[in-house]
Order: sequence, then C-alpha cells, then structure tokens
Amino acid sequence: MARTATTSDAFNAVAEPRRREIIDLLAGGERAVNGIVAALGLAQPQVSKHLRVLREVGLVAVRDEGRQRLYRLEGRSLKPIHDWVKAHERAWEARFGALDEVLDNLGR
Amino acid sequence: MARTATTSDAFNAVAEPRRREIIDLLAGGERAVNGIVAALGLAQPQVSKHLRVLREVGLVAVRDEGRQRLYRLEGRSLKPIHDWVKAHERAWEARFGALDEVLDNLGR
DNA sequence: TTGCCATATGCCGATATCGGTATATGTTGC
DNA sequence: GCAACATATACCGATATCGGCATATGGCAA
Repeated sequence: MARTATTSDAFNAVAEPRRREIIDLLAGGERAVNGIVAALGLAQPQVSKHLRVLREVGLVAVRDEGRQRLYRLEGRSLKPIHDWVKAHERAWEARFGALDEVLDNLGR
Repeated sequence: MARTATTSDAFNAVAEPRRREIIDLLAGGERAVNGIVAALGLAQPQVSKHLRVLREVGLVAVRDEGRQRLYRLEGRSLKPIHDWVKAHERAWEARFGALDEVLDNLGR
C-alpha cells in the first residue's frame, strides 16, 4: 500500500501545486491544452497528465472543438474541500482562540 | 522526483484521510496519542507518524504532560487551504453557473 | 493520401509514501 | 534500579507518483 491515488478524490488531486495552478488558470475561462502549456510554462505531456487527474475527480470537464480540447473548471468538485475546511474555520479565527478567551475574561 | 512530500505544506498533509480524521478529532479539544489511537482505531505507530506530519506543517502542536503528549489543533495552518478554495467559490455556487444564467435569462 | 497540428499515452528512473512489526526513548512509581 | 506505561523511530515491502522523452492517436487541410 502506498499513498492514496491522486485520482481518488479532490483532496489528493489538489495537493499537487501545478494542478492548483491549472485550476487557477481555468477559473478565468475555458482554455485549450496548448493555452495552458503556454501560460504555465510546463511540458505538454505533463499538462495532459495533470488534466487527466483533474478530469477523473471531476474538477475539470472537456469539450472538443476541432483539433483542440477545451478544458473548463468544474468547481462543484471543490465544495467538499471547502466544506471540510470551513468546518474548522473557528480554529483560526482569533475571536475563538484560547488566548482571546482569556483576554476577554480579563477585560470583563 | 516523486510526489511532493506530505510535509511540504498543508495541502499535502491533508490529502490523507486519516490525517483529516485526526484533525476532526482534535477540533473537539486536546488529546493524548493513546486517546487518538482509541478513538480512531488505528495502530499507535501510524498515529505517531501522522502526527509528525501534521506537526511539521504546523497543523497541530504538542504539549508534554507527564508521560503523555497532548496534541491540539493549530487551525491557523488550514487558512491557506480555505483561502485558496474560497477564491473559487463562485465556481460552484449555482447563481453563477452557466445553466442558471441561461435560466435566468429565459425567465426574465 | 500525405503531412501538419493538437493532444494523449507509454515507458523509464527516482523517490516518498503508507501500513506493519519490532524496537528505542522517555516518564512514572515501587 | 527495575518494571510498566506512553510515545517515537527504524526498517521493510508494495505501490503510486512525477518529470522527461518518445511515440501513438485524431483532426484538418492541401
């Protein structure tokens, strides 16, 4: 058993920085593979592989147009991540920190 | 070059489901290692290893008390993930979806 | 058909992972 | 000091990864 496959869920797919860059780029609108290659300065096969992973977890969708393949962001698949992280939001919001509680008590 | 180390950032650390479970558990308050082992039904060495990873990216902090080591959530380190995902929030909010725009236009 | 462009896949080497088992380190109490 | 407990680390085998390079697939145009 090794690490969980990157294609197993959005959490794993998004752990890779380049894939996050691709998502950031696609947030601006549909792009052909070559467009991504040019914009991010990555090698074409690498981009295709990353797109495959993103496709398998539903983070992007494809549309054929002539000899190009236009990829677009399918943001819904980011929601599980958002929900999980948000569930812990209070953990970093100062007002709920242990220190602040102490300070609040002192100032009361 | 292989996959990025799990200790490189919170994104990678959190890609592992068991580590997310540990975080979920610690959200309820400080716990000793054995407490985590008991609560999650994992092997003790595995838990220690996961905690090491979480510590290295700053997601948890430790406090020694006698022969126990009490771990607590350090939620601040989740913020980068939250911020990144949130930046793409509109991508899954229906109001901004392409289909909904079409429907809005039809109903107008 | 032939050739060019756009993209996908295959194979490689190197590496970090993850679970399991055994063992080391450190603490408390007798 | 010694035993019991709590936790960390070491080593192992299996595996999926990631980048690089070569090559296959598919569309289009002359």
